[in-house]
Amino acid sequence: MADEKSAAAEKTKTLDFIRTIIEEDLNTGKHRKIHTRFPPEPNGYLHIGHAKSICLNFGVAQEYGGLCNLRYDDTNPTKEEQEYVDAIKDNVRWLGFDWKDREYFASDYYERLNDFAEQLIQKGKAYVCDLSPEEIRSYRGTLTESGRNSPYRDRSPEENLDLFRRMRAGEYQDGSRTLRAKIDMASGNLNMRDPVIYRIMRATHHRTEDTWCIYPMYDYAHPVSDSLEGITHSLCTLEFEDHRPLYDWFLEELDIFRSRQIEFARLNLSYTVMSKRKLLSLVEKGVVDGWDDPRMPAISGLRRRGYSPEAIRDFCDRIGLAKRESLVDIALLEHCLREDLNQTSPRVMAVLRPLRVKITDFPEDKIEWLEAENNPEDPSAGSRRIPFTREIFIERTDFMEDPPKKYFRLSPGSEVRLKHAYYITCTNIVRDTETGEITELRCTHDPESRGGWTKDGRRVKGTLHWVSAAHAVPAEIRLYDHLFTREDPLDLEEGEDFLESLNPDSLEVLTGCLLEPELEKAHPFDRFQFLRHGYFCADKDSTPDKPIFNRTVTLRDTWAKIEKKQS
RNA sequence: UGGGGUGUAGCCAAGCGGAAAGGCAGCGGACUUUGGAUCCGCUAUUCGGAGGUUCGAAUCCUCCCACCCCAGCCA
Repeated sequence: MADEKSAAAEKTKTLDFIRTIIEEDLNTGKHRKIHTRFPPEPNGYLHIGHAKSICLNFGVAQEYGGLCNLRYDDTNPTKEEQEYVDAIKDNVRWLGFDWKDREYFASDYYERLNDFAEQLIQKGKAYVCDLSPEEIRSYRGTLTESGRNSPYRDRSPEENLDLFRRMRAGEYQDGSRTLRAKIDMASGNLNMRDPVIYRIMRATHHRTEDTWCIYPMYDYAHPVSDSLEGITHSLCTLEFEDHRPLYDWFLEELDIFRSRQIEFARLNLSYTVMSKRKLLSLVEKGVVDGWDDPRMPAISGLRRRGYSPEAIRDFCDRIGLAKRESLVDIALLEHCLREDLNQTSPRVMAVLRPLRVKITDFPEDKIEWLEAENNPEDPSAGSRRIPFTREIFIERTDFMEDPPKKYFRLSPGSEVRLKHAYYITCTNIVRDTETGEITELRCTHDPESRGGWTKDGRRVKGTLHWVSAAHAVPAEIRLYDHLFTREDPLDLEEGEDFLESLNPDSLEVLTGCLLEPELEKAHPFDRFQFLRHGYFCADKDSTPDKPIFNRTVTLRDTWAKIEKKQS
């Protein structure tokens, strides 16, 4: 019986293709310990697509008792900045991963990379080429036509070595010469048509400053860096598949530790975009507030929105890993979020669109402190006391003068429960004499229903949240929705720009919202469930004087579904 | 006749010759002091298509189709 059960559990546990390879390598003894790396280029902020890679690389290392390095791929000084390396570090740490002292930079290897380049030259496997960028392009050929050999291809190793050293010494103009690998100009794989491995570029590097005027290319620096660090499995995205033969070529020619590159499909999420360039354009065009705008899929944006690292990690575990291009439904991310937040967020009451209610039969000056549980999912979260008074506010949408079928909130003559408090019945509607707008409700309460139930077992289906008028804390609340209206914003019609499907309602700012007094103590990034609304997070700019909350995600709302069907 | 990949439900994704896991979404229902949570059901006679091999194919072979990536001195 127990065996059957564990066998069944075993059966459901399936490995993705990368873990399958890793287990094989461990089982066959190819590697005794696995070693991975997360290799961001410090030229922008991390987003949830990077989180997939981070969780994979660090996760796999953890699972198999190996190590994962944090390595910055900083081979292009014109694009990289210290600010990004700091932000990346913070994000990875926030996600919950630790690289200990193994923080590396490709730029740490510049000297060694240079030595290896000289080795290639000496072996006759690399040469200095004097072709201009335009000429290189034209010599490269096209997708269907093979390329032509550079006229400088057959220089002697001695001449190449001398030229290369002079490149390093700064004797030549930027862009005037390159060091190229000598491979095969007729290869069907363009990456193998004598790729450039060093270029002359006078730019101040964020770490090495001005000590170099030649910089290695990614295709060369990456495999060598991996090899030097003893990376066993170098995991990257699909677009590098064509580069693998070149990756292998360098390690083979240099005869150094053979890291293995394995490619997987990058993450795409519905209703958003993921490329650094496109996200940057949203920031630059002022469509969003910055990289940490709560609508951005950037790690810092998700954090400000109220996402927990646990939810993001769970999501990364659940999306799977494969080689096919996919577009993951953002509903899965939201599901993971709700699942975590449901367990961990203290419940609290907040009225977003207030409607005044007077309990006419409740004593004028009485303040009754009622017990309220903090989290029904977690008894250890304890309880708090909330004040109940004659005048309270409820949600405007929780009252309807002429309710449709199945509406079990407040309406004239109906009885509802105020969460943690009393049953009330609406007896009167007060209107603005000019506009006819409902300005206030008059209700009576059942003193026997204190706490929210009665001994007679009477069924009261509707439960409303509320806040005491005298104690309410005013706040600004920001409601966020998907950034784009189209599932795949990049699935464009002819001549269309991806910005055309921006969701005009991705942000709604509510002011004059009223919170229960407990919330005055909230610190930036604190997370709560606002009862019946959703999960909210104190904004980074929130202060006790001016509380601001961001809606992380709504609660699932079956009433909204019913309403939709009815209309 | 350029090269490299990928095609299993609305979205992800297992499966590796013995006869379609799981998750999300959706739809029913139970329960409920959040129309939340939880629970319990239902949802691919079929695996891009057509042939073939086999007692038996999503899995092997052949051909075809569709989609993605590559012509930076970016990563």
